[in-house]
Amino acid sequence: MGVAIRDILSDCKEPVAWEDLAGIAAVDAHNALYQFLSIIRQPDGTPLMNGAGRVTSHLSGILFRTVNFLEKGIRPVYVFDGRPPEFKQGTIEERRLVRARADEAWKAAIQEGDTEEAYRQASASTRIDSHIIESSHELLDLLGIPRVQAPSEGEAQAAHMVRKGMATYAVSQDYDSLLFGSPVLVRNLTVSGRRKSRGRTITVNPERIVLSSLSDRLGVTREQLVEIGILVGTDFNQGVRGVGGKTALKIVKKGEFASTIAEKMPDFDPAPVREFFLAPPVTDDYALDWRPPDVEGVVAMLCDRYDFSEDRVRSSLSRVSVKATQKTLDAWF
DNA sequence: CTGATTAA
DNA sequence: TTAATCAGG
Repeated sequence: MGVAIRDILSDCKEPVAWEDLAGIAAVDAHNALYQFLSIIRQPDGTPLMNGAGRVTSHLSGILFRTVNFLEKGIRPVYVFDGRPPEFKQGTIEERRLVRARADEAWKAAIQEGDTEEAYRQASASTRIDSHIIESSHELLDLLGIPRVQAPSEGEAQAAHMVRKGMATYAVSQDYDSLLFGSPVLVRNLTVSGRRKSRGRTITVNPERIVLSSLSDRLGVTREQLVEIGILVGTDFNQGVRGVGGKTALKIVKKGEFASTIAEKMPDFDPAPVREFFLAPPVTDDYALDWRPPDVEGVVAMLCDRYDFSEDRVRSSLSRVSVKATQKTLDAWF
């Protein structure tokens, strides 16, 4: 998933306090939904579902995450993917295959009574279908949270919005938005800070990556960062075999990007991928306004159709409504 | 993941 | 106050 440059970014991440995150967060919707769907499951991997068998994990995630964001003065805008570029097709098909295999392995693990393996495989089988997208749209609209339809990659659109000053930072677990030029990326924007890792719960804190300090720290331009990405591999191209972040950084700083590609991957033309990162399709045709949640609408959707507990839904929404009537941060309603 | 409950 | 556990749909 995403560009594998984590190992050269360790010094470029700064822990960030919630107070410093008040602002407009351009959320990579696909990434957020994927996280919700892969993690919000029962121990054997079964996702939350309504009586009719419709998956509801993502709706639970959106609801509670949104309320928390608003309480902390963070105004989220969800940025949805549009049509992927042709050269992503390989990655898309590969992922489809991986998901299908995970789906089989999930069933097998349940047969064998291996719960942990079942959970792992179920997570890996996560797919975002039209029901997931449409129900997410519907819930966000009822919550009064704006969403933007990207012409192509959501991460590219989010980066564009931050560059234009329309959003304060991009939110994703992937680093692609940096290659797309987002001045600021925030990761681990989870409220609880808790995460299961091999059975143990560990705390994960929000971290911020500022593109300009990253450039300073590593001594590379954004263009060179894109070259590094292409060398290690992105969603849009296979990387050079045996080249990870550290090696790619050296190659690019020596100005040997083109020669390395020519030597190691003679059949690959990196120009379209480079161009896609540097000037991706984006749009300015969107409106950002935050409205108070339509409480009855949310209840009608989540409780009547998706079998959520009315008590839980109303009490979480009340936290937003109360906030909205206060005159502190909430001039924006 | 998140909120609620329980244990420490 | 905080850390672990459970259920949610």
